[in-house]
Amino acid sequence: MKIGELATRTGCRVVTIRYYEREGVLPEPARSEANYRLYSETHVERLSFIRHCRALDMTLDEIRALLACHDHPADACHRADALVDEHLQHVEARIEQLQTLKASLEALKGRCQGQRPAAECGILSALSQPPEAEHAEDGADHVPGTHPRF
Amino acid sequence: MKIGELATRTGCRVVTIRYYEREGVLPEPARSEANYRLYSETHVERLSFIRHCRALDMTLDEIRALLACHDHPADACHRADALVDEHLQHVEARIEQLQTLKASLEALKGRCQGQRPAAECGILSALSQPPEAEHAEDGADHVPGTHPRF
DNA sequence: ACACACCCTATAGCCTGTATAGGGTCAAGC
DNA sequence: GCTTGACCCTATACAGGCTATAGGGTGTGT
Repeated sequence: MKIGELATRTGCRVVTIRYYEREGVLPEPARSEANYRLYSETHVERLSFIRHCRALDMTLDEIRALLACHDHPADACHRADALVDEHLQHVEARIEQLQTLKASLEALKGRCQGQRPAAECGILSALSQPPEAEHAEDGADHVPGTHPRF
Repeated sequence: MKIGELATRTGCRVVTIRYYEREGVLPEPARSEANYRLYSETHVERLSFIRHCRALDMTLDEIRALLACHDHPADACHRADALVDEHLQHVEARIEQLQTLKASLEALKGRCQGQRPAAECGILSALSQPPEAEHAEDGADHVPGTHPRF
């Protein structure tokens, strides 16, 4: 099957499939005489695996590690279990962070009296105070911001 | 004061300060004879404002808009209020998404029996199933993934 | 013969910084 | 006067996970 069919069957964009190939998570397929990529059912499975992991917000590095387990079916699967567990901890940590942010934003919201000039706005004056280590360096976890970049 | 002092006083890296200047959120300071940046107290305040907003996970675009309110103190502050409100909604949406992810990951975790070979691992087999629109296109909101990029 | 959908490669952009290379400035100590 | 070291400067590339664009080739139907 050509790349377009793989794309519709997996719900993944054509460009994204080519990106996964460049990144080495999806193996290079055979090529037709006209240099078109030709995929097999194995590729459908593998791409489904990748998309499923991405839907769980794993990074490509985490997915690479899970695929390595998958590709050595004789080995024990501790690594897969540990990876999922670590990822779960990152998600939990991020939820907590966001709940703290949410509380701060709600407090901020309450300070605005609406109709007054900006000079008297409680939001703007509160934001001008130096921050007190709300979001300090965590460094350890891999849970990001609130805005998407794709 | 030179850039290093501004950095320690605001808890912001030197390179980040220069980045904010390039991005136009922090005004260009005066320069010494040796071409060093020389900052005033106004810059300390403005950078504190920016860092405070970033600690609340606002984008530089949102911050630019808030700074515009701040710079026109005679105008009414509806815009600032609305911005904080919109941002709050993004944070709430992201929390909900992450809670769904968390549930999926916990379900996945329960499927692993630990000591068995990867071929029989419930995690790996579950991930090989085609995903069922868990994380479908939202597009509308601006709430991102689970992994940080800085 | 032409349109049109599909395929190819290569490159740049998104965002918020961080890292690196290659250099200048300035005060203290020898 | 010379070196050392802390600080400053600019310009450029990289990170993730794609998306978009430019400029071209292929294959099928009318």
